Amino acid sequence: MTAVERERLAIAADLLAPRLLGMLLVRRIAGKRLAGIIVETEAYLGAVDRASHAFAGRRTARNQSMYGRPGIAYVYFTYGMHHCMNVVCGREGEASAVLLRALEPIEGLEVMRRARGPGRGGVPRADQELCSGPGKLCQALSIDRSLDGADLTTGKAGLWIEPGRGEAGVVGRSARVGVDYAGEWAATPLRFFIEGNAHVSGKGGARPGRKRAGGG
DNA sequence: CGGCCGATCAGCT
DNA sequence: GCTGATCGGCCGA
Repeated sequence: MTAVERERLAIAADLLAPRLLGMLLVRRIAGKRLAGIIVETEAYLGAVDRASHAFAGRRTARNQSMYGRPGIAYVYFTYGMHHCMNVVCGREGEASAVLLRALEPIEGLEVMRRARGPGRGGVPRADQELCSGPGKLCQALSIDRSLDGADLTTGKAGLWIEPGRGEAGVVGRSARVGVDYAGEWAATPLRFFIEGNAHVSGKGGARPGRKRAGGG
């Protein structure tokens, strides 16, 4: 990642979130390269944002990396079993971040499949079941708390972001997921995704034969 | 120190 | 669509 790109991470989360769409999240494990196109993100706006872990300036051992330099990762553990990854952005100390919610996997799919484990009946998982959710993509890329605070601009920890290759597609926008408790912030449209992309979360695409809302 | 709950997922109905 | 899994973090006492 170049110095210019690094500088661009110092922008507000609601500007960075759509800009990350189409870019690549890359992981190197044991010499192997795993990568996916970022197709879904959510912006979290720091102290003012009731849905943010940094709401009202909350700062604990768990979320301290949110207050670090733009361009580092904030990885947290939730629901007793899942990890989620954010890109810290804005000015240092602002505690803004962008949650990566889904990827379209393009490199290292076999490694991802192994990390995700077998699907129902031991059947290998479909491509769109690998990274179509914030917990899933962390499992597929073996991202856990050991990568909390990792510098994504140097990639030294084996995790970084690269420019995309070509058009990202039409960007859709909606309220964020799973933040119903956040008052008016719950309805604020801070979720961004690539319209029509099969790897966006919550499509039920991993369940063939299942009815789903008509897409457009 | 106890209790509650979550930026989720998968499996069943 | 609904719910159990599963446990660390956080808050209140």
